[in-house]
Amino acid sequence: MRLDTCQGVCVHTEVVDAVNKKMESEEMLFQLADFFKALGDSTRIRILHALSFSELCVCDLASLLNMSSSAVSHQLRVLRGQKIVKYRKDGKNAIYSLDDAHVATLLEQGLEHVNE
Amino acid sequence: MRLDTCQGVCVHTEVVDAVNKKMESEEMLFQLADFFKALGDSTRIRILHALSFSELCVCDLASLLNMSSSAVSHQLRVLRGQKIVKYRKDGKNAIYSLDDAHVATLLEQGLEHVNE
DNA sequence: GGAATATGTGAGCATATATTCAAATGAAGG
DNA sequence: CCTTCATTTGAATATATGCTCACATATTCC
Repeated sequence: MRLDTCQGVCVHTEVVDAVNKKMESEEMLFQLADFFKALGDSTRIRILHALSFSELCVCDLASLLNMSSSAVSHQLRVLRGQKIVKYRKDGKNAIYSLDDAHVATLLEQGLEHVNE
Repeated sequence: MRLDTCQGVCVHTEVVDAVNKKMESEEMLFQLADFFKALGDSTRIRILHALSFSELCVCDLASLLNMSSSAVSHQLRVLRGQKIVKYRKDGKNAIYSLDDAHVATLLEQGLEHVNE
C-alpha cells in the first residue's frame, strides 16, 4: 500500500497537537498570505520602494517604472485593497503614498534579508 | 492622439529624478519581490506559522495542514530557495525550522498589519 | 541485499494573475 | 458645452504557479 500522507509512525503527535492549538485561524492566515502576496510582485515592489522616498502620482510612477499608466493603476488597486498604499486627489492627479510607516519597515527588513 | 503613458505635463520631474537616483537596483528589487512572493501563499504561510512554534518534519507538517507530503515538500523547496527555512536530517526524517529569527519577526509584523 | 518508509522531483493540469487594449469616468480650462 | 488629460476599469490573453500523480532517492531495519 502506498499512501501519500504519513502513516503515523513518523508524526511527532504531541508536538503537532501542541502547535495545532497555538495556530492562528485559517481566516487570519489566509489574510496574511494575501498581504504578502500583494508585496510579492516586482512591479508592486518597485512602486512601493519608490513611494518609500516620496509620494507620487500615477503618472510619475508610470514614468519612473517605464510602464503604462493602466498597468500601474491595476497594481495600485491591489495595493489599496491590502491597505498598503493610500492616495489623495489633487486636481486631475491621484497622489499615492505608503499607508503607514509600518509598511516601510517591512520593506526595509525584506531588503536586509535579501542582502544576506 | 492617445498615449497610455503620461505626456510630461503631469510628471513632477524633479521629484521623479530624485527618487530615481535613490532606487535600489532592478536586480535587488526583483530578489525582494521573489522573497515576498515566497511568503505570499496560504500553504507556505501556514507552514511558516507552524514552524514559528516548533521545528517539524515534513510528515508533521503534512498531518498538521491535512495535505499530501508531496505538496508540502514542493512548498518547502520554494521556502528553502529563499533561505526562509532550513532543515537537518534525522534518520529518515527531514526536520525543518525557520532559517532565522528575522523571518519570525516579519511574520509577526505581517500579522499586526492584518489585525489593523 | 531487500523491504518499508520518509522525502524529493518532474510532468501535467487547472487556476490565478500581470499586462495590454479599449473604453469609461472625472476634473480643469477654454 | 466641449476638449484634454489623468486615472480607473473590464475583457482578453499569455504566463506563472500550486497540487496531483508517478516515480526516484535515501535511510533504517530485517
